[in-house]
Amino acid sequence: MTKILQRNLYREVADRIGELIEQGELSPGERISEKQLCERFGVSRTPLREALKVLATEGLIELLPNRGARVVRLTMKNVKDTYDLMAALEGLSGELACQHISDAEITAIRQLHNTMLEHYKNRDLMPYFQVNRQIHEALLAASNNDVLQETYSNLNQRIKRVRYSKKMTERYWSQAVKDHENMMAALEKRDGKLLGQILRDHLCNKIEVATLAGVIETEDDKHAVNG
Amino acid sequence: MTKILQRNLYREVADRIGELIEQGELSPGERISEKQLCERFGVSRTPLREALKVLATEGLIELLPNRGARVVRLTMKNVKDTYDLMAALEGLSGELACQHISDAEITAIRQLHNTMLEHYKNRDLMPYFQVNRQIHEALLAASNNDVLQETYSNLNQRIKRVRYSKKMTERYWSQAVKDHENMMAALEKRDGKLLGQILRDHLCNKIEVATLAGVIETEDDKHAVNG
DNA sequence: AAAAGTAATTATGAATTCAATATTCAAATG
DNA sequence: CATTTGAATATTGAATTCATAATTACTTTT
Repeated sequence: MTKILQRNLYREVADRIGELIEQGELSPGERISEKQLCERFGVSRTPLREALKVLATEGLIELLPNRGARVVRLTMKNVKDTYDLMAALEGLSGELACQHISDAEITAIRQLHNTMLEHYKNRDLMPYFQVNRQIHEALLAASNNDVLQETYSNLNQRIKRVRYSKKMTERYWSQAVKDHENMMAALEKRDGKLLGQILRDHLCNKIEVATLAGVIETEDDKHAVNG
Repeated sequence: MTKILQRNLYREVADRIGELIEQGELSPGERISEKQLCERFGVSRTPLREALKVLATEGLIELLPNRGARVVRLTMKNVKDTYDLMAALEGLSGELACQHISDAEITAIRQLHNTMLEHYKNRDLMPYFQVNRQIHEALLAASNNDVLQETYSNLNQRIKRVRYSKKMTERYWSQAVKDHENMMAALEKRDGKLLGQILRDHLCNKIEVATLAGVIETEDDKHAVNG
């Protein structure tokens, strides 16, 4: 029995606006015009405003009473806080995954891991990131904790637009790969405590934060408005 | 019943509905009548429906397209998943707190801790819970991570209505107190790794889950509806 | 010309209206 | 008598309308 997927207009609109934010078509700090988006999507203000309220709850935009909505301006601290949190969540996912994961699932992750190593050898950064992400997602899935997955997904949404930066120093990269070697070993031993520890400390997060400095908008940007 | 006539009407309404859920006036699985709530709060359907969408995003209710809203039915698994996640978040809060916390803040927490011990000695369960909660909140505040605090708060909202159960076996309780002794020691040494570990493993969570069996609605409740 | 005050315009907040979908309940069928 | 069908009713989804607050443009004053 396949679940009937709900098609709420407001959900559709919220997703579309989320894409616009992710792709940078709506800039941080930029005021969101209701009328403009209504015309763009061909919907009335009611579902659009509902979408804005949902997006505000999800942390992508902020609503100022009687003064409209704007895209949340990500600060370095905000992004760092989010990464710290996501690292903790990944740690939990590793711990739980070891309790539930099947041999077949481990084999699948091992294969992803090997593929990732290939990309590392060839210094194919984007494919590397791609597979890397798949590994972390596989662990999350294996954690068998829906609330965890949902929470992680929401946090990821918030920072998507600044994630996966193109830069990566050789030193950090090799350390990240070493981390992954240790992760695989812990996973294959089903040592949850250890895997959790590795994932929480996984340098990947700090790397990304470190390379983000140039991507994050600073306070004195053109759209800056004090709240 | 005071009428609502404030700005950010939808937020006000969402909070009020949240209270109704927490207090059990709206039962899990019960269908939420828009008209009824509109009359109760003295608002039109527009802000009420916005509130429902926000509450759905926050995970307190669920929306079925064209079939209205209903209070989320908490399952044992769902609650356990949430507790696991909150334990991980508390672990992170402990780790971060050790990096930022001032001597004065530690002293304040030490005092809360001593008060809690008094309540334990006197077997005053509710005051114990109260102070216990304050300690965990103080650590969260000291973590200096807004995203963490917000996320924790949201998860807590979801399970508030089944938390803080009245039962607590002596054995579990004494273990929880021991955990807290170790926590204080780690905190005063500012040993983040250790404090984090203790908080993640803090028996309190498992205790609560264990005592919840009677509180959680089961599948065959009167309001049960298949999805 | 700059500042301040005021009218005009625009955008937002909320109620109402209209349309689409689900639910109810009685009649019909086997 | 149980089940199904379909009209009547109720509820939800979305657009429109009305009200209110904010912004802009335009005077007026110094």
